Amino acid sequence: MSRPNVRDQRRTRILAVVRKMLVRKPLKHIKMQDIATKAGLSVGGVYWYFRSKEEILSALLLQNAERNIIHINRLIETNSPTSQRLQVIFEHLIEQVSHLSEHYLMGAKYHAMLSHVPETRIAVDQIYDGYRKGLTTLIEQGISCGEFRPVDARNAAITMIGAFEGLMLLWVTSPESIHLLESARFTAQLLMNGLARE
Amino acid sequence: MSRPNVRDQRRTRILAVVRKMLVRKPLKHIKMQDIATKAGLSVGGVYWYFRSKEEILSALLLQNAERNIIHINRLIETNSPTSQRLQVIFEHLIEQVSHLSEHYLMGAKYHAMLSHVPETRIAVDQIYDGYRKGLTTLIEQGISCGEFRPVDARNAAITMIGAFEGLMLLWVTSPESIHLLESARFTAQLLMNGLARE
Amino acid sequence: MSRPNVRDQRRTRILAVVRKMLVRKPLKHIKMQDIATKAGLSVGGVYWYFRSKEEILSALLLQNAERNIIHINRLIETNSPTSQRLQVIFEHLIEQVSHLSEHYLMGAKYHAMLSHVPETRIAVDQIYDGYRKGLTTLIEQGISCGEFRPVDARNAAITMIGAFEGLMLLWVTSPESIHLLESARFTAQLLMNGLARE
Amino acid sequence: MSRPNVRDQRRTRILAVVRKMLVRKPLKHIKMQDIATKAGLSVGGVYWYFRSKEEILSALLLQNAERNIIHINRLIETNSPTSQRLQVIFEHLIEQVSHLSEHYLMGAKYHAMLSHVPETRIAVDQIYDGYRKGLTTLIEQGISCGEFRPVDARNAAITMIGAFEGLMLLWVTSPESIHLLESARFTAQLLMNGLARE
DNA sequence: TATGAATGAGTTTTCATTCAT
DNA sequence: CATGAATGAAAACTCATTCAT
Repeated sequence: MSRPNVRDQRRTRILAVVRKMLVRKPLKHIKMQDIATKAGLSVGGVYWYFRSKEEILSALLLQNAERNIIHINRLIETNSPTSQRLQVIFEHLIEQVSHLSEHYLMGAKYHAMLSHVPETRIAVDQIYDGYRKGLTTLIEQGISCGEFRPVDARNAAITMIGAFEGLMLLWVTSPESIHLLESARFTAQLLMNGLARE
Repeated sequence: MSRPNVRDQRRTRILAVVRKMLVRKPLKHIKMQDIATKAGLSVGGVYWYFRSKEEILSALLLQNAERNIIHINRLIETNSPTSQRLQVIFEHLIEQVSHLSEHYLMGAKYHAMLSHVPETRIAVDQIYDGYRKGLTTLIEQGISCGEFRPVDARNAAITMIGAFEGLMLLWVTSPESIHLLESARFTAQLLMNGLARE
Repeated sequence: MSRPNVRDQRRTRILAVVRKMLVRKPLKHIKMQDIATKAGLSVGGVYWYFRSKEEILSALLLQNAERNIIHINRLIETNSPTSQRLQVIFEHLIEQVSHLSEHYLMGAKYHAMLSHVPETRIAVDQIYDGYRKGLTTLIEQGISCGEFRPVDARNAAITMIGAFEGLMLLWVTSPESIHLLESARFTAQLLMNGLARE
Repeated sequence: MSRPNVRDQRRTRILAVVRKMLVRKPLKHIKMQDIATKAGLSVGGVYWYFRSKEEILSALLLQNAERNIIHINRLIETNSPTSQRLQVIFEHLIEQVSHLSEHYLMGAKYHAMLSHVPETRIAVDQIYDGYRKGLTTLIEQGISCGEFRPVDARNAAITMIGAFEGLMLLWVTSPESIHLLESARFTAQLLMNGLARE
C-alpha cells in the first residue's frame, strides 16, 4: 500500500494534466513536452506510460465515458419506470456537458472519432458500443413493460445517442447560437414523447 | 466581356475537383498541388481564386448546404400538411448522405465545424443558421395549424438538425455499426412522433 | 502642354504612392498589387513604367538624393566661407531625416545598399558618388583658402558621409536611444572642429 | 555530468559553422539544412539549440561584439592617456573589419539592425548599448583630465560609433570606392582632432 | 524508470513577374 | 497603353517519436 502501483498513479496524473490543459486549448496545441513538464516528467517519461499522444486521448475519453456507461448499466438493474430511468440518464448527460470548460474536450472527442488510427477507432467504438448496449437494453425493458411503443430498440438507442452527440456538436460549433442546457432538455423531452406509448 | 465569368468557371471547376477527390481521401491528404494540377492550373492559380485550402472547403460546404436550404425554403411556401413537408425534408437529407461516397466530405465538414479559422466558422454558422431558420418557420406553421404540439419551434429545429448531424457523425465514426439509411428513417419517425399532436 | 509626357506623370505618381506607403510599412510588405491599386493602375500597368520593384526603389532614392546633390553643387559655386557652406549642408541633411516618417525609407535605402541586384547597386553608387564628389570639391576649396587643415579631401568627404549615414542607421535601429537632431548637430560640430585649422 | 555542456558545445559549433559560411554567401542564401549538415546535426537538431535563424544571427553578432566591449571596458581601467586608449580602440575596430571576409557578416548585421523581430532588436540594442556606455565613460575620463574639450560624452560616443558604422556600411555598399583601412584611419584621426583640446 | 538530445519528413503559401488579349 | 489571369520556385519550421545512456 505504500507503493500502490506507481504506474497507475502516473497514468492518472498525466490524464489529469491533459484534461486540465484541454480547458484552455485544443488538443493539437498541447505538446508532449508541455504534458511532460506539467506532469513532472520528461518527454521520454510520458512515453513510458503511454504509447502515443493518441493513446492518451483514447484513455481520457474512455475514462470519461466509463462513468456514464457504468451509470447506465446500474440503472438497468433498477426497477423504477423506464421513462424515469431514461430521464435520469438524460439529466446526467446534460449536466455533464453543460460546463463550458468541456469545449475543447468535445473537440478532442470529435478528433478521435474521425481519427484514422486503428487503436483510437477501437476505443471510440468501444465507448459507443457501451452506450448503445446499455440504452438498447433499457429501451427493450421499456417496451416489454408497455411503457414504450414496440420500436426497434437498437435504432432508438442510436437515435438518442446521435441526438445528444449532434446537439453537442452544434453547440461546440457555435456556442452563441445554442443554449445547451435548454436545448438538451428539449431534446430529451421530444425523444421521450416520440418513444412513449400515447 | 468576351470571356464572361472566367472567375466563376474556375471556382466551380476547382470545387468540383476537390469534391471528387474527397470521395477517395480525406482533406488533409489532398495537396494544393494536386488540386491545381487536376484543375488545369498552377498552385498560384488556385490561390488566385481561393485564399486558402480552408476557404475551398467552406465554399464546398456552403454550395452543398445551399441546395438543401433552398429546398427547405421552397417547401415553406407549399401548403401540403406540415408533417408531410417535414417528411420530404427528412427523405432529402437521408438520401443525400446515404452514399458512402460522402464519407470524407462529412469528415471535412466536421473539420470545418471545429476550425479555429474565423472565416470558416462564419461559413459553417451560416449554413446552420439557414437550416435552423427554415425548419423553425416550418415547425411554426405546423404548430399554427394544429398538427404539432405547441413546442418551442427553434429548439425543435435544433433538435432535428442535431439528431441528423449526430447520426451522421456516428456513422462516419463507425460505418459498420450503423445502417445509415435505416437509422435515419427511424430517427425521422421518432422525431415526427415526438412532435405530432397525439 | 496638354499632354506633358504622360509617362513622367505616371512614374512620378507611382513614386509618390510608394513614398507614402513607406511611411507606414517596410518595403517588403508593400506589394506590387497595392502600389498598382493606389496608383490607379493594374499590376501590368506599373510594369509598363518600371522594370521591377527594385527599379522603383532606385528611382525613389535617386530622386531623394538628387535634391541634396544639386544643393551641394550649387553651394560649391558660392563664395561664402567654406565652413559656413558645410554648415548649411549639414543642416540640410539633418533637417531632412529628422522626421520619424522617414523611418522605413531609411530601411529601404539600407536594403538597396545591400542589394545584390546590379542596377540597384549602380544607382546607390551613383548617389554616393554624387555626395562624395560634391563634398570633396567643397573641402578642397576650404583647404585652398586655408580654412581647413591640409587633409585628404576625398577621405574627409567619406568620413562625413559615413558619420551621417551611421548616425541615421543607429537611429533607425534604436530610435529611443538616440535624439537624432541633437546627435546630428553634435556630429556636425565635431567634424567641423576636426577639420578646422586650429 | 558525464557529458558536460553538450549544449554549449553544440551552440558554439553551430555559430562557428555559420560564421564560416558567411564568408562566402549572404545570410539569406544559407539554408538551415546546410547549417545542420555542416554542424553534423539534423535540421531539428539545430532548432533544439536555437529558436530560429534570426536567433543564430543575434548570437553570432553578440559573440562578436562581446570581444570589443570587453576590450573597451578593460581599457577604461587603464591609466595611459585617454587619447591613446581611444587610439587603441580605433585600431582594434579598424583591424577587425579590414578583412574582406567580414563582408557578409556586416551585411547580416545590417539585416539584424533593421529586423522587426523583437528579440533580434533587443540583442542589437544590447550591443550598441555596450559600446556606448564604454566609450562614454572613456570620453568622460578624457574630459576630466583635460585632454578633451568639455563636450557631451554620450553624444561623442554616438558620433564615434556612428562614424565607424557608417564607414563600414559605405564600404560594404561599394568596396571598390573605399579603401577601408585608410579611410578608417582618417576617420579616427579626424574624430580625435575634433575632440582634442586645441 | 527516466532523461533529453536528436530526428527529418512534409506542405502551405507568397508574390514578383510575364504575357495573351 | 493597360489589363489581370496565371506562373511556380522556394524554404523555414514543427513536433511526435525514438533511443543511447
